[in-house]
Amino acid sequence: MPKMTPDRLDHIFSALADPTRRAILARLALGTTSVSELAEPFQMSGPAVTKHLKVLERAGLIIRGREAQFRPCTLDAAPLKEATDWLERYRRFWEESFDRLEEYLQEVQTNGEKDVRGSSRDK
Amino acid sequence: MPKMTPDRLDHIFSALADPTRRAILARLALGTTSVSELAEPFQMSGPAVTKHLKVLERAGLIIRGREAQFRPCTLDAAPLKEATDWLERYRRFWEESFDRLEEYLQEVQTNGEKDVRGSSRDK
DNA sequence: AAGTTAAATAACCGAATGGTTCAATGCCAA
DNA sequence: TTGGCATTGAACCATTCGGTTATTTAACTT
Repeated sequence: MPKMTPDRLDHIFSALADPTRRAILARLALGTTSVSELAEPFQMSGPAVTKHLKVLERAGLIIRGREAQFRPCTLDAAPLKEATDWLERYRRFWEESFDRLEEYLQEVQTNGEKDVRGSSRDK
Repeated sequence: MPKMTPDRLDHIFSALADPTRRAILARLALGTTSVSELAEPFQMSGPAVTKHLKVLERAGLIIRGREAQFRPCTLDAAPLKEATDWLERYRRFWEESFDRLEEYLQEVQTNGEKDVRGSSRDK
């Protein structure tokens, strides 16, 4: 019931789980820029963008600077390498997945449905 | 202003953002198994595991079957390919990151008076 | 000194998460 | 048929998330 120490991957993956944040990263791939320029494509208040930036910062995906009244954001893609490194361990599964899954689904479809939720009546 | 249609990547990345679910995937990499065997390593109630499985299912990462009173889970790693495909677009950034980031941090720490507005375009 | 602009904070809100317990369902076995 | 096991469902709870508006801080501009 206490919370476990959040893994770095938790922060990285959950930062990537939001389309706004992925779009921000895409913009930052074009170069360092200010918060208001980052906010511009979204119809969203400034503070909302600030919060997204905090999430990205917590994940280590951006580095913030200070220049006059601006707080420029710079992409730091290093954590994305951690994410891919984790995903790499599963590569063989999606490469083999045709065989394995087809085999499994074949077996299941002979006597079952793909339905899972909903009230399951006896058959 | 309400919620935008959730991207597939949203579901995939947020499924991966939890250590319990990553552990479940790791176990499933060893082969199809039942819910209670999946639950065994965790100090967590059954329904909690069921909820995690629903999240994984929503992300398309597992396929559920029926076998007597068991509901076996099988890994489907295909969505992980989508995730890596997305991440691949940033590979060059973490490969170059030494140069770019060092350069940036150097620049910021020595003299913080470079213009950041419209860094990649003329204003 | 006053005003403008960039951004962050604070306080708030509704919805989603991650967990719980207790009850129901489906399936097998004695 | 009765009982037990595997699993899900329902209701509940605390926390987090993603957004809002209003206020505040900081730096430039006039």
